[in-house]
Amino acid sequence: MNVTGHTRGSASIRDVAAAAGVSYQTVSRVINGHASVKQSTRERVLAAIDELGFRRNATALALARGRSRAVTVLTANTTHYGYASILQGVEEAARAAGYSVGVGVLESADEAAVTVEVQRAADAGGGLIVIAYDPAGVRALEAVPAGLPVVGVVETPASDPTGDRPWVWTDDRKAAYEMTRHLLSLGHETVHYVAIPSSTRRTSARTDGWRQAVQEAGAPEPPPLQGGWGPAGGHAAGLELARDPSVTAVLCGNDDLALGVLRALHEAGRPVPGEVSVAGFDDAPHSAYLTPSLTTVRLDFTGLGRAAFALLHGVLEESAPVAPRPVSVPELVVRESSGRPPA
Amino acid sequence: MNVTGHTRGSASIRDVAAAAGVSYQTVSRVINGHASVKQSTRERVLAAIDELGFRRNATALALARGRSRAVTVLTANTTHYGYASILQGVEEAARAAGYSVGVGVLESADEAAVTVEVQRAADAGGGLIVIAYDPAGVRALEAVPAGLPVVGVVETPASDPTGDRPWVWTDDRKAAYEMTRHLLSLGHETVHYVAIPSSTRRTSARTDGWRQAVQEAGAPEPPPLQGGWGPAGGHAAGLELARDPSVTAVLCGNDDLALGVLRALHEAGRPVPGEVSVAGFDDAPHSAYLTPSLTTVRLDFTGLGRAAFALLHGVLEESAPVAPRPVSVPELVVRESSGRPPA
DNA sequence: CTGAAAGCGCTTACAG
DNA sequence: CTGAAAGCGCTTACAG
Repeated sequence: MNVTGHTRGSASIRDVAAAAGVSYQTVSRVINGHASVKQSTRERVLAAIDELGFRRNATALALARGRSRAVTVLTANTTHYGYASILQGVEEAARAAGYSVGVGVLESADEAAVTVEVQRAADAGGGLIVIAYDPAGVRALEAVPAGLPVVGVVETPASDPTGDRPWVWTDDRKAAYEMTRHLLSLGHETVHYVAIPSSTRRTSARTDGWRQAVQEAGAPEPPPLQGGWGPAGGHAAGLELARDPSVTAVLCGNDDLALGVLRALHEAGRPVPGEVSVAGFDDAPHSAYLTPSLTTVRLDFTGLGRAAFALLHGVLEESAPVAPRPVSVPELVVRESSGRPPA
Repeated sequence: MNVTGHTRGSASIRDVAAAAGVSYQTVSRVINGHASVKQSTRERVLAAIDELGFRRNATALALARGRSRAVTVLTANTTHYGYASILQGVEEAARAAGYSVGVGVLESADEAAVTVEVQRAADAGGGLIVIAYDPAGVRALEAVPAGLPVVGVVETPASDPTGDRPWVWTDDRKAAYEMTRHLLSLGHETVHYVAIPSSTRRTSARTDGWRQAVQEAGAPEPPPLQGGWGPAGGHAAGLELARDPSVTAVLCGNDDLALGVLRALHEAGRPVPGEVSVAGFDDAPHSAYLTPSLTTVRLDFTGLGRAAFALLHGVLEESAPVAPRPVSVPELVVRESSGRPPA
């Protein structure tokens, strides 16, 4: 269109207006689907839009409207399977709703660092979704200034969230409870637990569920081992458990931990499930292919991400339907790594 | 500040100006660090900014400046370890540079769908980083309109990229070559290959490297098996390979594939590395903890992400230093899954 | 049904 | 060193 031949900045609504022989306000009406536009002029405008390859400038839209169709997800890490899947789910739902999605990584749980990240995310202008499975995330959720639309992806909460700050979660407590009961039902005297870090001062939902099942069964309650998030921590915990001949069943806070425990048990010459049963949490993609394949709990992380977005969407636009309380139900997946205790 | 007591939309530069008793243009000068502001008025403005908790509106900034400090990464999937790590690396570097990062997931490799996604990403207003390891990504890279700043994260290219469309990559071809040579040096007659999908019509860089090493050694060159991306495909390929007693060494296009192969070999009663050696690619976090632990190639994906951002940053701001050709060198990690062939 | 005005919160020349 | 003007590309009342 211009002399140099390249479309710098592409066409604006004024260009379209000129091409269609109308005012740019009318162009605005057309792209916003206002009913009050004569059919013939609408068609002329649409033709001009098409011809010029006009795309409405999102930045100008956001400035004029005072809000942007954007959501940014705050997370401690994008490479952990669960976190990555939640992000994937948010993106799917956001894309379908015409929202853009940003990511902010919480590299440290340090108060000041978290605050800075939350501010940056707030500057993006849209809503926030914070993954609050770890201290950094929990702190971020707390640091979100009042009035900013936010939904938290959290561990099973002790009480229902208050209305203006919705949360989504999967019922981890119930899942841990069920898995522990399953292991107990196999004949194990008790079940040991290797924990992921608690997101708060309180013990985690998974730990709670495990403890409840053990107590209800009147089984001895061994102190949970702290395993961190990755296989290295699971390996260290597994080495410790392997030294105790009374250990016959181990529930782990996630599949990575379970992998480390499996490896430690192997190194210690303790066959799984012959001598020790091991169960994980998450059903990561590789867990079905381990040897032995891992008994675990399947969590619908992408569904969780979609639910988080749906909820936020509802807050952001009154017109959008607010999702019902979005608690998805985890599913037990029994594989080779668990079985009856040794005779 | 206002009657209802809540800070709706927070303070603008006009509010700050009023509080400091200057014009809002002067506030603009202060926040942009212009030298020509009297020390005393600068201090008054700064004090007002602090007091009102002013944060410059990023949307308005972007509109006024005509460009935004934003980068969006286009990727086929956020849950694959490599992809997630690249995203993580981009985010790290972007955050350090004060850029926001968006993600767009390419759910389909369909031409039209890809084009829509690229458009959406372009609408965000900043630069683009596209992960072009798969057909969807490759197509997205091609669909980026001229003039839009973009860098591609690609497989080892056959030729150097042209100047205005920089690429980053790790030297996969060399890595596959080295790993194959390593396996051959152990005494294997040849090395079989289970491939990840090629990103283009051509064969992948990893396949090329493997083939070159096999040919140079004068070893028989078995046809590569197609494994897809995940363990399921590796499992299927592994089952096939297990039936051939002459197979003693298998190189896999990634660690997930290797995991599936390992599992298949186990099911077929073929001990690793006793009868068959297996090697992967990527060094995913779980690979060191498998039993047997996996021999693989370590790739610096987050470094790749950081390099991609650095390059884009250089394109976006002439002031920013342009990174040197960012080819990182993969590293062989020899673990338990590889060894000498059976006697 | 459609145009002219004002404004979103900033920046960038232009004056002085 | 600092203020008044114009503009980034859109939307939202207000007129007619």
